[in-house]
Amino acid sequence: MTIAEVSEKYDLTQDTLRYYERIGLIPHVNRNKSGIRDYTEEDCRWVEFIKCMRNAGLPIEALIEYVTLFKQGAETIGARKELLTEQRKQLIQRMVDMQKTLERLNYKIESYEQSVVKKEKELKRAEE
Amino acid sequence: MTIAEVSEKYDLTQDTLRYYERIGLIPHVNRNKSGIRDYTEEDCRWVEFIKCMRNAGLPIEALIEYVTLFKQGAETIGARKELLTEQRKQLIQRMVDMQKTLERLNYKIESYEQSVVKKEKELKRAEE
DNA sequence: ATATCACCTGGAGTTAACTCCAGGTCAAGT
DNA sequence: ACTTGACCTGGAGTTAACTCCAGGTGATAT
Repeated sequence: MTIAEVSEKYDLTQDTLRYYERIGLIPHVNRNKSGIRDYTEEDCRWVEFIKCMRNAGLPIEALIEYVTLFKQGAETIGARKELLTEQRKQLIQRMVDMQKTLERLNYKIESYEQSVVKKEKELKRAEE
Repeated sequence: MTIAEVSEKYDLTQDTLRYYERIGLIPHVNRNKSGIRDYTEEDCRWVEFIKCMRNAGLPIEALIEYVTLFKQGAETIGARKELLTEQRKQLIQRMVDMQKTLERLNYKIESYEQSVVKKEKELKRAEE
């Protein structure tokens, strides 16, 4: 797959894809004889995985470490599990915070609805 | 309340509190005769509200607009409601993304657990 | 009286995560 | 042969959201 296709498919710019590779956030992608990237199926799975994790707010640094561990092979399975477990913990914490904020927003929006209705009634009364 | 107390209470640095005020993220806080900030109850409620919204990832820009609208009075109630509704929509979207990622992490961690167990068994076998 | 300390202001510096750019290569169309 | 267009690299620039700093003021402890 060309970089243009991967860019399209996962909605990441070519610059971002190159950047992710540069910093080791996805493993090195092979080039063809003229030096152009040719993404394999596995490369694509990495891109998709990283995109998903980034969307949820996992920091790049943690993901780079994960990829680095992955490249080191089966010895690092324990470390990888720990890393993901820690990130999951933080993710859950963020979700809890967001849930609280969501409830608060719901309440505030409802209150505003009341105000708007009240204001409309006032206007109606004024018209009569 | 002094800035030190507010800083302590809401776990925001004094620099952050001053910064928030500077950019209009919280309304202007009154100073005493010697020029030092003296936070009222209402100031504190703003700080707490902003902290909660920021924790959930609402962008500062949107919150500044909200505060600006608030300062303009009751005319802007409709606009404020719209703003919060839009932010709520985006918040929900982020939560959905995070939920997907969480499930994926759960699955991945479970798989790693299998691997670790398998590895331990291998080691045990090797010992025998 | 003076030293200390918390606070003030305006402005510069930092960090994470991209995003853009200049200058160069290569294959394909004309 | 020449132009065009997609892609390459290494490095510089940008944005959001702080964070730090220098130089200054006023209240308090010695």
